[in-house]
Amino acid sequence: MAQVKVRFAPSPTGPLHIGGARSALFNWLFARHHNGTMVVRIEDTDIDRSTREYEDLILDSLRWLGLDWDEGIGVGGPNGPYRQRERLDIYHPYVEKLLASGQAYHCYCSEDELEAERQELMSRGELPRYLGKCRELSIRDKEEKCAAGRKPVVRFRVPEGRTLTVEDLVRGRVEFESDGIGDFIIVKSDGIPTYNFAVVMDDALMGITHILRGEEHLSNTPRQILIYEALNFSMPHFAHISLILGEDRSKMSKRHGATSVVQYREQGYLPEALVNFLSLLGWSPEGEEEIFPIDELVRRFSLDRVSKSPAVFNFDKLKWMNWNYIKESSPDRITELCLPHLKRAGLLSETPSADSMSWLKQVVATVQEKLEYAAQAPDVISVFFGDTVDVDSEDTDARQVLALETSPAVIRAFREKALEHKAWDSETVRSILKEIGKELGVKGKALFMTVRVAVSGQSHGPDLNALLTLVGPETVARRLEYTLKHM
RNA sequence: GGCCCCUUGGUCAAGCGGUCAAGACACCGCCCUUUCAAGGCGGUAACGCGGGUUCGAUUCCCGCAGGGGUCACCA
Repeated sequence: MAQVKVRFAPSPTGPLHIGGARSALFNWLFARHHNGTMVVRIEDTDIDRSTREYEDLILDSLRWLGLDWDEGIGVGGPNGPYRQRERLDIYHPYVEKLLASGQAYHCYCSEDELEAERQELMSRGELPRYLGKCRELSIRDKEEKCAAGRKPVVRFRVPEGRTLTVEDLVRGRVEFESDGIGDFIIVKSDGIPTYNFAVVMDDALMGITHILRGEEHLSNTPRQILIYEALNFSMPHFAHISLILGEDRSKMSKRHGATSVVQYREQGYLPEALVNFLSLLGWSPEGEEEIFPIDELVRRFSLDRVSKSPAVFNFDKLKWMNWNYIKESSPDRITELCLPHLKRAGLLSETPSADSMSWLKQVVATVQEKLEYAAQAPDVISVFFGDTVDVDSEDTDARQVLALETSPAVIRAFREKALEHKAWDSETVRSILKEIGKELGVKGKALFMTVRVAVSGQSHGPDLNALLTLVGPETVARRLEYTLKHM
């Protein structure tokens, strides 16, 4: 394939959304697969809603996901600037050109007039659209309107009777009739171009070869094609990716839960997991494996395996995916990941000592294979903390175990042996357990389960030996004593 | 409502005229087990409907239905 150049062009009106992240990912995978160029540009023509904070947040999320870019915001390049609001001078001559050739014209209609027109059309059962009232205004009319203080917008004159064809790389040929499209605005009354115009200008001027974006843009494409033609720009390839849906099958939005990348980051998901998961939403690799490191995704990615049908975002599968990556990660990394959650839960001080950090790493190492995401850490880890533990009243297995005839003796014996031992490691714990079993003639569940429940208050939890080892003899003894008194 | 897109188990999905219709998540059993999990084995569960085309349709065509998107001085 000839040189490939793609772009991700978010609008900084909110954090990076899951859908946006998936678009960015597909563009990135496509670019990397073909050794092409990835550009990131900011579409900030919506002055009221765009902020620099969101821009930073989005860029940050992109970097966190491991999606880098070769040209654009932050890295520069030959086609800058890369914020649309800084490109107004670049757009201007092209607007003039369209105006001069009559392919665009000034429109002075007010909001109210347009609204009235819409209502009128709708009440007659016709489609609401702009009918071209200002198409043929005379110079005098214009001067009058200007004098009256009206600020015009620039509209694109949509030709009649044309069939606009989008050759879409994932959908095939899609046709639209130009008659269904009213003359649309390309420059707002404040002089700032609209999305449909600016996006074409930028894509053309930046030499974008492939436009991969969400399906919500498909019906905008015929308008954009018109502009490409009017300005004699060469047409890029289009590929519209199906939408990501919420559980109720409507376009994923805030009410569906966590929808922004930062939220997943905060919950303690790993970027590789999110990337892997997202890659499988609307694309499928050949073969049966599903877990791929990112460079393997790059190697395998291809547009012709991109699905046409929308996909429901499946939280369970994401969790499963993340669990896979967590259990394969180093305890150091996962400890780091859990830190903020443990601090917030009050299990750890803001500035933990080196000792408690190294202890914590061992704790994390014993439970990390159970974690689906780091925010679960406090729950899973809390049994390692505290001098006393109450038996979970919901846990009938636990109560039954403590009610065993042999249990008090087992607990007492363990407590004594724990206090006698100076050295304390997993070997010690093992031998103590063995001794008790021998001395009291108790084995299996009656032995191990009893100790577990007495020391943790629950009939399930981390590996018993590791639990006892890490909690330490003094605390174990205190917990056992407490249990003895309260059982 | 007009236009456009989509339709295989609960979800993600393979399939690209002939398959007992893959696989994954979730769910349910059993095994293993010093708990839970993991792991192993097994199970429940799908081609929206109606017409064509064809020796043969999940696959191709046409309707219908359902879902979604879009019709802004938002992107």
